[in-house]
Amino acid sequence: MRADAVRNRELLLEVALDAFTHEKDVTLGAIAKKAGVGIGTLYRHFPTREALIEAVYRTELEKLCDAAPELLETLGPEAALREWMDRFIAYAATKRDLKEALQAVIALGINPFEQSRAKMTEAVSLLLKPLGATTDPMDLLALLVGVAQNGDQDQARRMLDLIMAGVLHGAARTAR
Amino acid sequence: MRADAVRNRELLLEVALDAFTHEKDVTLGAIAKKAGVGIGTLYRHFPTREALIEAVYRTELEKLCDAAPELLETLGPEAALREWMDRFIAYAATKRDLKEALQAVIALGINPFEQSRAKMTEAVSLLLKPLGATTDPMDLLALLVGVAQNGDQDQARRMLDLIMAGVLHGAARTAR
DNA sequence: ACAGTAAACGGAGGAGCCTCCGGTTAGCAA
DNA sequence: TTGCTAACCGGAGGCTCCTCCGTTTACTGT
Repeated sequence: MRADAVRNRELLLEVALDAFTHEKDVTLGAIAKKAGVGIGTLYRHFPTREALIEAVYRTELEKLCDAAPELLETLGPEAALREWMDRFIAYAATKRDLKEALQAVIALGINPFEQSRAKMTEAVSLLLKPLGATTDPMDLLALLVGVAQNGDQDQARRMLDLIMAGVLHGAARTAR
Repeated sequence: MRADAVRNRELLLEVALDAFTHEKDVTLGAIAKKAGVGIGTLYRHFPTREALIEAVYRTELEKLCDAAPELLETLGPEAALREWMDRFIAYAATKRDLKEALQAVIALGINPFEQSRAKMTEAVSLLLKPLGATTDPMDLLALLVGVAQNGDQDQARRMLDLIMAGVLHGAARTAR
């Protein structure tokens, strides 16, 4: 990749993170303008709006995933899963755009997002294993995205209560 | 309301139902054209895309809700809830547009959709009561919308398994 | 140093959602 | 029937997302 292309790519990510965090209803044109590149350049680096958002948040999303093993050690299996889910929802809640992008990452099997999806399923898988849960990681992830998209913080907490119960009870049933 | 307005409204609904059912990626302009009215008229009757979709499906959605008491009688509490959720998902699955509109109906408290939302919470409430479940109907509904939006039929079935377990286990816990 | 080329650049433009506003018409009262 | 008014009608136009393509420029081999 050419040096100027790398420069522009990083500049775009920087500007986009700032814009997505501090403003709302950000247009891609505005981001391109603020980065001093044409709209076409933005679209070559990031083919869709979701792709840009995904790239912007990939780092933080991976941080979340990487925290899973530590949670497991310090909190124990059940609390670790719950804490991880809480963090997932809390993080998604801070960025409206992220919610929609997550749908693309999880639900649709869009190829460029494969990396993020793999990271997340891995983390969930790790958290589910010590519980003996039979839940498919992808299923749980899809549910979490649904929770993040629909309802406020309080509602989300109650929905997570329900999901936790479902995970544990499902596990208990198969353990019989 | 004037007679011609009523005529146009019904014509639009008719055309829209046909279009949403048989085609994909329907534009509102196309619907207006097929109904022989201007795009402005369509938007006066239905302020947003979601509003039109909601109006189109309101009837069938209400049918689903009205079926709840009968399910309860013939299947018993647990199977009735499960069957109702299955039907909800199955119906949502047939219409991609519906999924997005449901989000507006459920998650956002958009006023014109109040009617549909009330009907649905009522139905869910009725189904939850005999189970002694403490789940908030709105929470369950929000989860169902999430399930409908994310994942295919098989995945949805598994997610409903988990949710059922959660509802029943949550109930069991509070019953202790 | 320099020429060739592959890749990046940037903006014009197409499509869709939604708004706005001047023109038109249904319904009502006399 | 006729005149008034409130409500409806319809499409031009703005905004945004995304695509396409002619132009420019950074790297490579000699």
